[in-house]
Amino acid sequence: MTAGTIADAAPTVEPGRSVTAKVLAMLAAFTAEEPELTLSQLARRARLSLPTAHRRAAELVEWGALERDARGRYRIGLRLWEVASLAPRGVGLRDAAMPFLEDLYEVTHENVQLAVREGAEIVYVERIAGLHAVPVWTRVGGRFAMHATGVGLVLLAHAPASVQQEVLGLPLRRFTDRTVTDPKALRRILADIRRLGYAVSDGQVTLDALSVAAPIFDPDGEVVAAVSLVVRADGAQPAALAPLVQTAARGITRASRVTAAGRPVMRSPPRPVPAQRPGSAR
Amino acid sequence: MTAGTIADAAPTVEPGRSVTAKVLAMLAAFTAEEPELTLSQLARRARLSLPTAHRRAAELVEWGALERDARGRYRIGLRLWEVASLAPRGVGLRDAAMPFLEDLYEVTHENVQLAVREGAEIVYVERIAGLHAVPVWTRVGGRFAMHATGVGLVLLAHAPASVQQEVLGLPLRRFTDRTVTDPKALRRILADIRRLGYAVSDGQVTLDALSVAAPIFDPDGEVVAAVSLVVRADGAQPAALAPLVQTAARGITRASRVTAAGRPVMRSPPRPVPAQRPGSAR
DNA sequence: GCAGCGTTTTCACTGGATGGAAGGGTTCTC
DNA sequence: GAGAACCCTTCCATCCAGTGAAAACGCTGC
Repeated sequence: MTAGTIADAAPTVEPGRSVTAKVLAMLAAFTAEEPELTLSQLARRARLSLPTAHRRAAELVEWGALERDARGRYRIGLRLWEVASLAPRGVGLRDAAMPFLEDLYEVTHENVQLAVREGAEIVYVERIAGLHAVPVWTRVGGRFAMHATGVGLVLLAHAPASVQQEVLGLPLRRFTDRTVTDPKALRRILADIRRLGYAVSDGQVTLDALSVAAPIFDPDGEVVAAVSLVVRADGAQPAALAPLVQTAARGITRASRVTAAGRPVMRSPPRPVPAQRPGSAR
Repeated sequence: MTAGTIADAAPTVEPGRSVTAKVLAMLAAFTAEEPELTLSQLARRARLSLPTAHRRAAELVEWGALERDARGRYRIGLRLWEVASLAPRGVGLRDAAMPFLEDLYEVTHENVQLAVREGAEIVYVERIAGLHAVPVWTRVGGRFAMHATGVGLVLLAHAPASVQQEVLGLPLRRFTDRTVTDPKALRRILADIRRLGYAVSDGQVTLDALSVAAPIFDPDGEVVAAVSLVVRADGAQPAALAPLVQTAARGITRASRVTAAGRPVMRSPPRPVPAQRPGSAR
């Protein structure tokens, strides 16, 4: 198959990729920076030929996984968002946590964040950002490194050994001159976090921000998520904030225990329509 | 599995369905009531043979669109949730609206809801439910009929004529004896909503709840979403609440105008890792 | 009018996707 | 603790859905 040299001039398409993989690659082509793409962009990013991208995109649009705007550009569709809302680690967790996050926000008017671990990074599941609170770089659905933030440190401290090795093995990115990048020092910090039950990240992402985070457990006692409060660094008293955050974390642990065990999260709403999708009609 | 009757006998598989459609059918198999499924359930609901479901599911798990829990059951994965977070009508809208929803909640401590139209139904994009507020049946990512709720009425009032005809053409479900089910009457109500700039649904879904909703516009002046405040029906003064909701709606309109036009929603976060997914490695 | 894009359709070919069957595992029931 | 009832996984020959090149089409700006 390989004509001529290695990886010769854009061999159009690598064969052997399944249709499923191609479709998923198309979805992965969208980013927060460019949430709308033309067909050509989509094809290039997913490494597909134009006709193929065109056909798959048409199917995705028909189902609702993608939408087209007035200019014909593609974007992620609401239907996909609906389905994704069923992700237990996403919205499920979020719903259980929300009242507690609200409380935390209302009491402090600072940034409140909820995150889970995905591989060797964290993903923000929810955040409440006060307009007057210290600015943070997070976005719901966004990823971040584990070694610098409060939630990241909590999740790293309770991650499987293999994940810890992976993170500590690679060079740790320095965001500010307070970022801990020495694996030895970081291991000590992680031990402290396990011992104390909360983490503090002081100026490790931006110098003006300090975050205090605490772990959320699942019914088996595994750490599945973390909450944090991000405040202005000067004058902040981590030890005073910790109980607040820990209490919220305990509350969320308790709440998600219920939702996870007892099936019905709420009375099932009256189905307005037999939920028959146009596509599934006979 | 009712053996014997019609429909059973599982005619194995209807051919001609594309791989993409099958994969999407698998995603659509998950519901809020059953967010975790065994492979067999998945195969049945998506009308696929077991081996096929098994193979597709394996690919979806590898990519992160699905996850498997300890018992081997499948559920929607966080990676899909991440991608879906890029849906402009989902999280994009939500992020722009959140501060205003927060304000609305903090002032009233009642239920705050944000919804968009999808076909002939509404989809809730965000909701803030006070623990002490009147109970409501909504769920983020959940659907509902348009003709009874505040947000539904606003979105229906500003929907294309074809959608209005579709909704008004079918029998309108009665949730309570205050639900308006007469097309004529509903048309008059929709006209009032367009004239006044807000909608009131008084006891039309549950007798104890009243909601006041207002429209959110896109830069072209189209109504793309609606906000509502749901309060206890007895003693509520819709006319007094309307300005509050309308102000929030105006604020969201203004905020989403900015995010839609000016590309950068926020300073792009420092990319912790080149965002290289395991699957895309060389 | 022309050039430069991006989109859509057509067509013959081919290899990934397919389901039946069979093997192996786990969790209930009696 | 034997049996039943599911559920999951792998194998293999068949075949049709998916494929890219090429060309037609549509739009926008100059």
